[in-house]
Amino acid sequence: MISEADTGVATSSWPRLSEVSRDVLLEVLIHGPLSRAEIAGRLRLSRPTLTRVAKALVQQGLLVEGDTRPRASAGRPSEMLHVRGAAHRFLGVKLTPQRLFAAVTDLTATPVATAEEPLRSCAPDEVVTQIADVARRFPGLTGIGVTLGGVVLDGLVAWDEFLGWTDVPLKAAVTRATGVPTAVDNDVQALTAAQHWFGPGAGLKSLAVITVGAGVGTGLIVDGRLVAGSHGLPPHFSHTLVDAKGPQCGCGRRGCISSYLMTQVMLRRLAGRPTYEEALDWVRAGDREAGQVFAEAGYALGVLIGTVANVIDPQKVLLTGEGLPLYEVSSDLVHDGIEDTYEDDPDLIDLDVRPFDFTEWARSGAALAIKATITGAISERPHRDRRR
Amino acid sequence: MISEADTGVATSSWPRLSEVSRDVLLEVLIHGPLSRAEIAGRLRLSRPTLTRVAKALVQQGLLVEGDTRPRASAGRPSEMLHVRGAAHRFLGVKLTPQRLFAAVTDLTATPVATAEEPLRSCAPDEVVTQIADVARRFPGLTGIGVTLGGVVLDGLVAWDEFLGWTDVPLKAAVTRATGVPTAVDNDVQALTAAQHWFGPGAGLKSLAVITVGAGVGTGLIVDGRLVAGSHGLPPHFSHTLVDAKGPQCGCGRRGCISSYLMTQVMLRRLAGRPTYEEALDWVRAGDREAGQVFAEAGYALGVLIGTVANVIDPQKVLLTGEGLPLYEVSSDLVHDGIEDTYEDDPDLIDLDVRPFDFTEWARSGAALAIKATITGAISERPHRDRRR
DNA sequence: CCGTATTAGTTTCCGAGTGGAACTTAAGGG
DNA sequence: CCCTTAAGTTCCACTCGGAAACTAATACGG
Repeated sequence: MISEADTGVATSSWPRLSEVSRDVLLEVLIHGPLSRAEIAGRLRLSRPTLTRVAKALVQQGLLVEGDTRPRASAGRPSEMLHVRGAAHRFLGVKLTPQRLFAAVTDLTATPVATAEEPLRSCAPDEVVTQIADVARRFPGLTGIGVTLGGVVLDGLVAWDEFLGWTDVPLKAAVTRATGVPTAVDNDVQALTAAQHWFGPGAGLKSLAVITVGAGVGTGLIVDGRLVAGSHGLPPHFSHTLVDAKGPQCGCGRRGCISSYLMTQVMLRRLAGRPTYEEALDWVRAGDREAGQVFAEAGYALGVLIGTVANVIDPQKVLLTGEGLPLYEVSSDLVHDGIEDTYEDDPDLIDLDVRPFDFTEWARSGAALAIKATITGAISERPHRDRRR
Repeated sequence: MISEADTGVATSSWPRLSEVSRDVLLEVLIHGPLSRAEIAGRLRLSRPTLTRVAKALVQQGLLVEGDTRPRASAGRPSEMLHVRGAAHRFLGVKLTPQRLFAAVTDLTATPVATAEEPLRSCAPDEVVTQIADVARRFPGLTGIGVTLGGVVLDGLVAWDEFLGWTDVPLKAAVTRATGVPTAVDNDVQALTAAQHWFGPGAGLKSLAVITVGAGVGTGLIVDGRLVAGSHGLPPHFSHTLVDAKGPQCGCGRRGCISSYLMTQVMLRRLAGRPTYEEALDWVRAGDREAGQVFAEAGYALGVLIGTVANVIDPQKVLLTGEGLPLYEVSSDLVHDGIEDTYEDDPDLIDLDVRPFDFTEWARSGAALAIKATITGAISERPHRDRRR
């Protein structure tokens, strides 16, 4: 169901940007309105360069000059540059075996419409058709980003356990079916990148994102870049051991982080088979059994946070997902877990807890499209890569 | 004691290199002799650019033209470019509370001399003096790299448990005392970087280095860059749990990876308090008790390897250190540990086992100096950093 | 033995892009 | 009002890197 009509704007295709233009656009996207002088300082560019680049970006419709910000002391006031979000529209799609979630955003990843519908079929061809049907309802798209829970390598879905896919060239198929450049990636990876560009982790050099939902997911930003394994895998922390005598996990092991945190396993341990919401109510009402299960889950989450922090010592640990009521009811035990695991002062961990709605998953698909569009990854143009 | 006399060469200071020059030099350093055309292809530069850059680097004495390599089919043969290692000398120093290990290498990190002596004192000033004394024995040094087991941030030793240091500005002190540009870093970090530039991990995009010695150390290369935490910490994997009923670790916990692998803890568990070599002999002779301890250590090592691989899915896992006889006697259990931990096909892990001598630690100090010299980090010149 | 194909390396030239210096603009303050 | 301050712009010289065209060194086939 479409929650808001498409406001119908901007059909111009994405302009070709120089590398510096991309950097400048990105800086404003991530850090909000900035003056030319500020951008020049941050990017270590000369002011003349910024004059030139900003002029080009304004002409291309990507930036607009906003208010002038009066200075505290003397001097000419800054002219703030804003991203002209309305210039482009992006569609994000999150696929689950049951449902398809969609979000249309502008260039700043601000949603302008969301949609949700049952997945008509899990067959790749029909899914592509369904995505194309959704895309058709939003004309003038600049890019599409599709995410799913599987292993994605260069737009190829190598493997998706949930959808039952193997080697599905989804990127090519959706691009063909819609005529819109499309990017595809693992959902947790896309969410991590989205939080790093458009969320509370914006612009950080290092960031760990932990999502708690039906399962647990982890994503890492190191050196300002998303960590993607050499086989396309997102980082797996969730089968680290907490207690070998713990509950049995889907993976066959016992007592790993995942076994404490997977919703299904948690509910299975409770008599009466409640729903997640019911179980939460029990905990809040002081039910001992449910409290124990949630306490253990909280502790396991703390161990996860501590383990992640041990490994990459990030500037921030971002805790997100639909399952964050867990943190609300068990935050003490989360911190116990961190304390028992992290090898330095737990106060060094900047833990940011941001519960979110499920549509955030779809939004991060749009963010993926935006990122791919800006970096040029979506058009697969070969690029000279400098290393250091 | 100096094992080889300094051959006395090359006193020219390090030339100022353009970014492209650095890239080209690095390419030849890491991948060995290459033709201009090959380098141009790898770095996506035009051949004219390579002509220019190579000419400059030859003039600066950093590259030399070697043999021509006849082509398989038709065409003019390639003229191979080699790094002129003799052009520069670097000193690497590894500090332990008891001893100082030194190695002098050429530009290719090939040792030309090694030295080892007791540390006269742990007092920072005296250590600096001792390093300067060592450096004086090798005139014409281009750079010095000092490594130690502590937390190092920007040349400042924030904390070293073993030496008992807090906030020692070692880089500045050694630079002043010797007059030679100096870099300082954590030993495991330097070793990891050294293996990534001059070892079996040369040039890989992602690499995990695990060192087994008195303790366990881990270093990561992701996206071709060394992972350094936001507080200067190297990655800590070693307190991941293996079995909560395991031996007690120095950190106060029980059954973490480190507790199984620390030499002291292993030996403490054996009756008769043998040395490490004696214990190894017992294992080889079939002693059940010692066999059990080494088997558990091997298993823990496997868990560590699996955990690391889960997290960053590297192209290669490099196993090094003085403690690798452990792998020799317990490789089956190492692989059991991997199998029980790694969530994908264990054959995907490219495990490279390279036992090494303790002087490798000093060599990696020299490699640190080389790296710092080439990247310009050693002179702290501000540098425009491009992000993506 | 000699042209021809093939590939490596060089030279010439040009355009893109960048920053320094100087200038203009828009404020605040005596 | 004029001076100071700092943002933004214009001008210009310089650097760098690639396209095109050229030379060099080999294999191969007649």
